[in-house]
Amino acid sequence: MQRTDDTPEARDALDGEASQDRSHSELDLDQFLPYRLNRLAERTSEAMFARYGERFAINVAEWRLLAWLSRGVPMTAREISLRTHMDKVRVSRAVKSLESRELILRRPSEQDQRAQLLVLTAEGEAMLAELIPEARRFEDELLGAVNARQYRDLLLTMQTLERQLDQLLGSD
Amino acid sequence: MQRTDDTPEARDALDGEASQDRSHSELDLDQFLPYRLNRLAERTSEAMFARYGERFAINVAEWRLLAWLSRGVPMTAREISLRTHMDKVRVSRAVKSLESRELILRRPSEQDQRAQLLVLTAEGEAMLAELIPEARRFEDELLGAVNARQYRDLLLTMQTLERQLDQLLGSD
DNA sequence: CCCAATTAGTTACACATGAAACCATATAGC
DNA sequence: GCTATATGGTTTCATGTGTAACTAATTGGG
Repeated sequence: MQRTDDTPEARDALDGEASQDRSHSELDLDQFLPYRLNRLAERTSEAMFARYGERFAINVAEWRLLAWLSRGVPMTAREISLRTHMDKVRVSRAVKSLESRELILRRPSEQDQRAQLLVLTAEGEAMLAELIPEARRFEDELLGAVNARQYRDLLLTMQTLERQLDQLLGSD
Repeated sequence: MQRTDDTPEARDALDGEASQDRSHSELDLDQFLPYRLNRLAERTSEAMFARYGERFAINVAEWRLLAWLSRGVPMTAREISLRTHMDKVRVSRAVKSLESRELILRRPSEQDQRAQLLVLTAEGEAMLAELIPEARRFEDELLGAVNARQYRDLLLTMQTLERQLDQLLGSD
């Protein structure tokens, strides 16, 4: 089941004689990286929020925002948007929701009257103090079947791919 | 910039003296796998559909369905749902949309009057004959910065992670 | 200085998606 | 066989998201 020769180069050769003409109009999704990345990512989020989403009642955008603020550095919505690659609308809505639940608050920026610095409230910090260990626990469980070298290589390759995306998206 | 020692074990030690008490309530999202996976996956889809989404006017669910059908084997919605881990509602809607555009058609199943076998129309096949090479080209560009060994390791690690998710989700 | 072009953030609209309830058919236990 | 339960698929409703248009504040060129 675990084929080891499924490199891009080897892929076309896989099906042997059966698919020589169809190979251009036929695609094995299981070998197609964008699909595999999305399926894995979707399922990972799903598993994580199946556990903690209900208990803490936050969505992915809100979680990301909180996590960035957990570092203790006040940030504007724009900065969050840049660092997470989330659309500014998505960030705006997460801010609104988290503020209404008093997990964060906005302070007007001194330098720019349009911008607002976002910081955690004590409540927000308390919630993160519960949530972050759970998140780490989940990550550890997920990584249970992966050794240190594989993990390092995974992160490195993912970083390489993101840089490549910068290129592809940048040069539109 | 490219740190090599960011394994789960090493991570806590990274920030040195600065964060010894906060480390439990502070999270570096850039080192958090579920976040990294989602960011990479989102950006990959975004890049791909920025190019081809408009031209072919299909969304991710429809693309997955078409790709599965490209193999020439008639499948039911349920089978698509199982193989892609897409919700059956999502599949149902993709079917509806693709059928209305005459890219696929449904044939009643002989064995089960409830089920319908999905197959590509000639039009659907024609579209895939354009779309699939484009998709492959995109994948090749994305993988341009990754060598064969890294690619193989990436797929293997991703497979391992999905198996782990089966475990985690299965044993709820 | 002042006005044009930018920029931080929000709102309105359209679309994608999942949960729950639903319909029609199939199947298992009697 | 007949009924209870399960299953394939659809519809309804609530939520999340991006695009485009918007407001308010900022900046840069004259």
